[in-house]
Amino acid sequence: MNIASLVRFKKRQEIYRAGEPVEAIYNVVSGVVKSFSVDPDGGERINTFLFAGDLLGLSEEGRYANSAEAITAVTAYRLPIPKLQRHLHREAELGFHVICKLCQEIREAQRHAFLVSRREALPKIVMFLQMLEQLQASRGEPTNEIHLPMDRTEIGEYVGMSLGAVSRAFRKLAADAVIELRNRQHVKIRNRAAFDELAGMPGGLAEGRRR
Amino acid sequence: MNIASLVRFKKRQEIYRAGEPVEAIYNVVSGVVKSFSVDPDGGERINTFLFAGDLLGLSEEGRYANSAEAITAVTAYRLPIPKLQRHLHREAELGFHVICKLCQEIREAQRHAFLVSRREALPKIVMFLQMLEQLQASRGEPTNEIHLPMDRTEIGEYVGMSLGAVSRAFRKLAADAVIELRNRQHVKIRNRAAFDELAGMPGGLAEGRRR
DNA sequence: TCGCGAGATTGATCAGGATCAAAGATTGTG
DNA sequence: CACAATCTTTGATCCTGATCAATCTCGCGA
Repeated sequence: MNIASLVRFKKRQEIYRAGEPVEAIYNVVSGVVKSFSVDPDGGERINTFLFAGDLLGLSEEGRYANSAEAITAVTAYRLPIPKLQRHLHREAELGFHVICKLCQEIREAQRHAFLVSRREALPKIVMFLQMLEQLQASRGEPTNEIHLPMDRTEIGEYVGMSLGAVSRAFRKLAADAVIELRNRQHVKIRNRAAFDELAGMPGGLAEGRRR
Repeated sequence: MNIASLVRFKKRQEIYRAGEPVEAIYNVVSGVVKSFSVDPDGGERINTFLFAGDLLGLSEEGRYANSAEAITAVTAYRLPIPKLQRHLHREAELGFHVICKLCQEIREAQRHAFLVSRREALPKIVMFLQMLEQLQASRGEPTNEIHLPMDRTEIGEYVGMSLGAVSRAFRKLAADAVIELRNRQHVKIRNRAAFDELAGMPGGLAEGRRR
């Protein structure tokens, strides 16, 4: 990524908008980005949160499929498409690397689809927290506390619940001493067994079990 | 894809199982495949249906992330990983092609996540039918009738509804003359306007609309 | 053609969120 | 330091699908 330029985005700054022609892709260096779509009625659906090391902006259509906005202050490498293509032709390694990243993204999207398909609030939130925890771990950050850079509304837009339900779920988990809400952005797991248990499938969508 | 071998799978035959080491990837030539995960309780969640032209089996981990099973009789090109790698190094074009396919898959997975996040049954089913219709069109098949190669249970496992709700939704759509159920596998759209309208967001998840 | 069996339909009940509205915290600012 | 703007929490009601179980039906093989 030597020919990429380092760019900065302020908190809440738009990075690109769905439908615009793809001029460059970004490789997040620090901060958090959300990638989302806007429904006809104005509601947002967050497709993914992107952290350090994640790629964003790739599209086969020549136009961005989603919009992207910085949730925190963000620094990223900006890599214009023509340069990317030139490099793809020169170094097969790069192509391989991109393919790996994309496979990860697919897995991530599938996990997200599962998360969102859950009907009950607690499993959803717990699974969401597990996801954040794993990402944190994979970035080598401390794991004793989970950091939530996004607000409750955005969590709702990601997990597919109303703002109210998100709040209630967090409070319930705290009330049951499964987690501790140190403040809006920091959660600690108090009872790991109960926590992991909740991520299982006590109730939920399970009728279909034939064949 | 000249060095790939053509393989056949019978209806309901397993193609690979999650966790197995990745030996080869497949490029579907004909038929339909489902890619799914099995929950601890035995329930299946279908991540995607694969049709002619789709790639399956790519994984960055060296192990299949999902299981795959033929829904109909299937023919596919089987491409062992070592050969794939050799070719990736020789032809940058191939890498580019794979990247495009993966981007499509990501988009598909995101659409799926959205579909699954819908609470109401009718929008879900309508969106599912739209998806099938588009795929059919993109394969150049006739579009006047939508073909459902999978059974109701599998539709439920894909859209995230119970078998019963899937059935009810189809019957309701038929009762309202939005669609016609020619038989279990063939649906015709009777009222396109109402159909597309239903895919919109009349109710559903929308509370979060601030900032 | 008849009967079998997987797949599909349907009904009644129940649980869990969405919604809407109103008040309570927090954070940052002047 | 107090205020303002956000962000969050909480309550009451309604709506929708999950569940479970019983029945129906179409397609297929004998």
